[in-house]
Amino acid sequence: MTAKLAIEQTDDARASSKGAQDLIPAIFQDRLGYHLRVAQEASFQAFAKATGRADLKPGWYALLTVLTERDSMTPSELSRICGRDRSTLTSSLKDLSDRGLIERHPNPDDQRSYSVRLTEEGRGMQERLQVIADAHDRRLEEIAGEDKEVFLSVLARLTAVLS
Amino acid sequence: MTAKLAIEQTDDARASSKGAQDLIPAIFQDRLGYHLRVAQEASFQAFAKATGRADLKPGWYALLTVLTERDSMTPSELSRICGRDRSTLTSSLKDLSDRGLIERHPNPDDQRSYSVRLTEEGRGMQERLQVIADAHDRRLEEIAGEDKEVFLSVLARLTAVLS
DNA sequence: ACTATATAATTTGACACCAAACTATCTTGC
DNA sequence: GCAAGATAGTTTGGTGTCAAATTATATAGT
Repeated sequence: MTAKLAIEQTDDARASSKGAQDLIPAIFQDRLGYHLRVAQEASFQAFAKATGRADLKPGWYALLTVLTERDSMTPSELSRICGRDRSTLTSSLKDLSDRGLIERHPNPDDQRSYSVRLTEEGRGMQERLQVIADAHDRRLEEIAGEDKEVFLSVLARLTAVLS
Repeated sequence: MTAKLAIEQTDDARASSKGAQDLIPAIFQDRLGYHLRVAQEASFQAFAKATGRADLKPGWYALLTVLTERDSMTPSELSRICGRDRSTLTSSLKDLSDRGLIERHPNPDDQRSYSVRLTEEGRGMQERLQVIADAHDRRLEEIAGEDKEVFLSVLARLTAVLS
């Protein structure tokens, strides 16, 4: 089982390899941190490429998707749920707003805050992104194969402990 | 062993959780891509914090460490081995050079290129970073527990396939 | 030899992220 | 009621990453 894609790396058996990824340098062979970083980067780039082909931004997906769940929410709530700092949402929300994918409504009870809501267009866009995200995730699942559950549980533990 | 860090997540047993990480939003519950992103971010932030306390930059570690292996190499080689785009090395190398951690020597056979070499200080700095990286990775391994091998193999497969 | 192509490194522009500082508003406590 | 502190959102500055365009130099082909 486990599909054994090997990654042997006998130090000279990796001369060429085109250019994309020169496989794993021996020094980092068993470094979880290194593999985690590189795998995440590869996954992100693949997803970004897929969304880019449709002229969408990868960062929109999580935001729009969360917004489909509750009819309206504040930037702070979004930030907590998406696991991103509040400050990173500012430009994304402006972007989404400029493109008419979300609407911002002032909160009558609190002048500092406002609520964000998907527009019809936003909902449509979310659906388009969902298709891409689904395909991407299916691909990841295929690669993980039967190890998916274990893999997922380790990731969840890492997040919880290192939060 | 395995330390059973659990993180059950019975859907309603995660209401509060202070504020850092609102645990996993239900929508992304079984999304590998989401978990991968968040876990990597958490891991990176933890490492950055550790290096930051010593007034070091996390990005230096991989570079310096690779340089300890071969006495000298070009930026392009470094880039391939580290799995990072050449363009991202420019500023890092300037930084390392400014601090006297590496030396750049013109290549007599090719005026376009140069070779990079660790200085004595650079070697010392690498050792300090190695201590931090070791501790970090040990922490990750503890969290992964007995699932470490499987986890690592999935990461390696992801990188290889999505490269 | 001389042009045409390939390569090394840098620059520029884009995106994702965090953390600390700042502004405006709301809430507390006296 | 009003000053002190908390909170919402934005701004600014820093990190890490990629990709495309640029510049300089090497190599190939004719």
